Amino acid sequence: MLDIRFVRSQPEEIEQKLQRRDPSISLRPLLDLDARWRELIFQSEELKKKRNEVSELIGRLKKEKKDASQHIAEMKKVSDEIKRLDGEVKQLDEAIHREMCELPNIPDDSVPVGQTKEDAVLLREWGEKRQFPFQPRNHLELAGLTGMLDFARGAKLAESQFPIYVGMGALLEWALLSFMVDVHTRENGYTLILPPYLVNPQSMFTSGNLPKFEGDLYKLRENDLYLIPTSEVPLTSFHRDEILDEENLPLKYASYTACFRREAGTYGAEERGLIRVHQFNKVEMYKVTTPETSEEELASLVRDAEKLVERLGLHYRTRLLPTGDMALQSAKTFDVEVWLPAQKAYYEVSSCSNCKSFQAVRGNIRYRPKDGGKNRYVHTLNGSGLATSRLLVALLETYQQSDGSIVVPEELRRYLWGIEAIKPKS
RNA sequence: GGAGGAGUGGCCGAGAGGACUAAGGCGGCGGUCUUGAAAACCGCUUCUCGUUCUGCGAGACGUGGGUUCGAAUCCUACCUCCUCCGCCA
Repeated sequence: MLDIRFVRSQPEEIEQKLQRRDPSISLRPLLDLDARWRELIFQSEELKKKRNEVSELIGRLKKEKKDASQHIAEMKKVSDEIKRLDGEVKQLDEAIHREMCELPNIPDDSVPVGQTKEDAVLLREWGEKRQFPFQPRNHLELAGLTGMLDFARGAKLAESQFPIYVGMGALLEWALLSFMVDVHTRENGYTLILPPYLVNPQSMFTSGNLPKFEGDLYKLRENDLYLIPTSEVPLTSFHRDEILDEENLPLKYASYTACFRREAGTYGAEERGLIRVHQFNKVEMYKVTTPETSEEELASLVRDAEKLVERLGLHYRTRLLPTGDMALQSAKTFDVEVWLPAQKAYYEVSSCSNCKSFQAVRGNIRYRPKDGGKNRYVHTLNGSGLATSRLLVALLETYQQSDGSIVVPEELRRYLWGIEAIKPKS
């Protein structure tokens, strides 16, 4: 959420920047509500001042056993008027809050203006598309040969798009997760967090998922709890309503969780299998920084994601997303996209965003500056590191051999008892 | 699920209708002393909002309602935590 005082201070400039994301955005209704709100709050506070003064007088009179009934009658009227004004103020509060919830983050000036994925700007490319001397299979065929994934039973147990990892498939997934957690914690200095998978509405609000995207979330029937679509959600609320010390920033967290997405809407046949599912695994990176350092911390976050893909020997490219393609809470987002040989397309395995103070305002997350100035909002950053389910597709398709076996990348072998290749079932 | 107890500033903690100021401590900041530091001593230090901004005002004591001229304090609903019992990996 934006800071209303900031919006008030330079409305034209902010409106213009928001329109880079969505030309239909107008701040007019919000500004009108805010002007009315300030007018009423001023009136109410003037009356409260009067009430405080006279109430004190009444206390003194009573102590001296003098008559105060006229003052009490007068103050009763004042109190009623205050009640009326405050009721109206509360309604305006709620209306302003609703307007504010609809507004996305202000895009960073370095973000290209555009509404579709086509407007993304290529930042980096690594490795090459693998060429096959045979007809390559897609990951579904490969999973069938090796018995790694069971989609039919997943649909039986839950519903379609809930894959089950079996045998070597489960072990390979597990190896990927272990590898990534190791790198983040031992080499990159992230603190590992294993958070709840269920969170309350306040947590969903803080990250930006509520109120606008409730339809994307799984919600429990009996408790006021939601299943997390990403561990960005619990990590964002980890320091909610806290005041941090600048000396401790930046904070760097990594977490592993399953992620749950209703993904309402239909996708084409090319997104069958593991590419878009209701439950998938993800290791997440998360940073809490000062405003001065968030830009460079984003750059290193992207590198942390990219290096994982490199060590797995997978071809990828990294793109800077355009204004219209970013999540509500993000001011700047880089996507790391891995090459899927069978789909002949790049697919996102990591999305790294600088949310600046958008989530910090919602969650009231601040820090005490070293120099003793006023408390300020932190900046929050998140990035997948990485989404394994989709990464597994890239691994299978890239490392397949003509007989359907899968070569295990060097980095993963120590997590798989030294196995060099996964063979098809005989 | 049952029965009790408790939620107060960055942290601990007092306050139980009116002293216009939420005591006191810890921590933090500044100073005195010191070669330097520690200790000791002396100050300063909750947050949010509005504003015509060196100032003024309003609000906040888990959250929302209510009673009252006036609520941290009384009533009410809810939330969270702790202790014990029950169930359970």
